Amino acid sequence: MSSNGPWLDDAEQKSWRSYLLMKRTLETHLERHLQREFGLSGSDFEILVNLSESEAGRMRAFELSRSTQWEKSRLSHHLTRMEKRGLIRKEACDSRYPEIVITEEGLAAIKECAPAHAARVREFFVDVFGPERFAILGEVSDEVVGTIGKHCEDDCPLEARS
Amino acid sequence: MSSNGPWLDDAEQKSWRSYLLMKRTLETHLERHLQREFGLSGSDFEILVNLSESEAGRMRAFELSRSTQWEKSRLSHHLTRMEKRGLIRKEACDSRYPEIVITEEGLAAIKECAPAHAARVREFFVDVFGPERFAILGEVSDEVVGTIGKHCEDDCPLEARS
DNA sequence: CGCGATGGGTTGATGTGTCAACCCAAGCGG
DNA sequence: CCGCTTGGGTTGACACATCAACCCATCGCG
Repeated sequence: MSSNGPWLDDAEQKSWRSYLLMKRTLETHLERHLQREFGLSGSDFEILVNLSESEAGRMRAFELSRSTQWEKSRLSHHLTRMEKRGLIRKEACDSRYPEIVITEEGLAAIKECAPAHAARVREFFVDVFGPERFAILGEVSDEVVGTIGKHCEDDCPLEARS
Repeated sequence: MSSNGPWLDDAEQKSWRSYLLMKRTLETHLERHLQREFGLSGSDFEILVNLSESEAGRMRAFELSRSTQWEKSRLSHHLTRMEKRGLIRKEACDSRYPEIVITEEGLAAIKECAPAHAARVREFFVDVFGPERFAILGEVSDEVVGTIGKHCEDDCPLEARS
């Protein structure tokens, strides 16, 4: 759009590909670390973090769906698997829908791996950026999300809004 | 807990979570667009871009593996599926290993969707950053990749190097 | 020659994500 | 009371990624 048509120029291409590579490398590294050292996937981690940060370690599925931004079917499948592994429990409460409860085992798992995970995020990402650049990244990230959100509320359904 | 030790402080947490959300939102948006408008997944796109940028639209599988950084089994599975859909062909050449050739159909697909894809990357990402911040992102991305790489060459196998 | 190592590539099992269809209780309009 | 929509949630089929095991031609070397 800016210089010539929709295409990216060479410098932009280069930065874009660097970003893609970084994203993949970081993702892979963090996932692998969690998996190898603690037997948790990134998805497990995300669920457990949300549950452990909640009031009583219990949430309704749709709350989890909102805070993780996952589709409900993905969530349902994953919770089933996690229950099978003993990380969470589905507990019938007074209403007709079950509550998702973190188990002792799940709590132990997240407490054990969270510091190591955070340390890696710091070492390989936060500290490489440095304070100012990292703050800028946060700001721009919000702008990007806003831009995409604005676009989608105009002309596409954006299923994430449930 | 906060700035001492491995944990992230509040500002860092916020930026980190903003980044995670942005990454997921952008990914989802781009993938969905490719899928809905052109019937291609991001993986299809990546393969087709590489093939179409090569000399004669043909590469050996291990070259693709190198340039995409995919594991060979993932690549093999995906090429099988793409061949079934007519986007590529495996062609026996003089040596004993087949070459991966982009088909007319595959070439048409990538030529059709690449401009629209690039336009979205520009609109929702490149232009939101703006030239300076985007250039910085590129640089830091390279640093992050370097940092992770250095760490891994010390004490872990890093299967990506094949 | 024999033979193990290496590297390119495939395969199958399994775990995970996505889509569409469905279930069902509550709310509501007639 | 009936039927309809809505929202929370599940299910099944399928696409995809990952891991480990395997196939096999070549190469190095005894």
